[in-house]
Amino acid sequence: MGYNEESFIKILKSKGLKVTNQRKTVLKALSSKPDQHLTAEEIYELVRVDIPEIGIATIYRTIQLLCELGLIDKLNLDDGYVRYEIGKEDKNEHHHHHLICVNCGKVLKFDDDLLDELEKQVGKTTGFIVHDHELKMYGYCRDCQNNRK
Amino acid sequence: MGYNEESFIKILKSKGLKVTNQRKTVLKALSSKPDQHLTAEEIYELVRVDIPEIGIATIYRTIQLLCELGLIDKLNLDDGYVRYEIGKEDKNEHHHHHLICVNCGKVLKFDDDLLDELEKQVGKTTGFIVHDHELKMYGYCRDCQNNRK
DNA sequence: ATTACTGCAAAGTTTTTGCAGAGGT
DNA sequence: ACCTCTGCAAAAACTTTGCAGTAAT
Repeated sequence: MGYNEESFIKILKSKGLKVTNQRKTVLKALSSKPDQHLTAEEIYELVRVDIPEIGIATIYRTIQLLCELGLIDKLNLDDGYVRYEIGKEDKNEHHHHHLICVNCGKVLKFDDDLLDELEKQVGKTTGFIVHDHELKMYGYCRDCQNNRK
Repeated sequence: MGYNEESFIKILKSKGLKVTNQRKTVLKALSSKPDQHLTAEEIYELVRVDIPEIGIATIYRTIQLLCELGLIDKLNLDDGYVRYEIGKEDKNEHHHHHLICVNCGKVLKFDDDLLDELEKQVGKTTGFIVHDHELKMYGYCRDCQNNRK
């Protein structure tokens, strides 16, 4: 689980890409916060602890690369920031479900397979071949409910 | 269905907001394209047909207002643009489901109530009170499947 | 008459790009 | 040695803000 340097190096080499400290450190940073959803700026701050001279452009370029490799996922919580999270190791679980508190912004992840059936159903109706889906639920978390009382 | 000027005027007046041609025209533009998902720039172009002197700042301010009033919805298709679409007249149908072709970018809407059950289930498990949800499915539309052959 | 709204231009944010030098293969 | 990657700075793209004039109530 989390960060596997071995396999990351293998992936990079197999594509003729170079293994750099910047790339390893960015992926490590995202792996170290598996339950957070980091912005480019937050990743930048994390990586600067190890590589103070890194530029934000490298962060953006690396993020884009990691997305293309399928190692991280882009996430939009509609708060004005584009966020990123480490992907699931098991690529067969292709579901990123998020429960978002509209009051405090807390984000919980949850898994559910109910949607596989829906995917098939929608495919038949519309002619789409569905590969992936993303579900977000908005509401109030337990803490925020308590604080309102 | 779509654009109801009467009720829009009522809503604005009830909040002490002014009824301006700019606001009416922006809402009308979004209503005229109920199945499209327009960016601020696209809305700007549409509205300029009627009001050539309008500024992009007014578009942004009006979009934000219409979102707050719940008349339009923000939508993010992860293509780098924030998009907007006219809301459903019936506020009880709070589901915006989108089927996105990853090849041509076409977006289809679909309705499904399967998720109401899931909302309740998730609420019990996590303690969240869920108000709304958003589901996106990614795949290949029928046209793009044919073109690949 | 009063107060909110608009258009313009400037400024703020976030992200991308060009290029010369550094670093991995 | 080769060619990719990085850091820097500039530019691009998108959105917000301040302000003086305009329009709605």
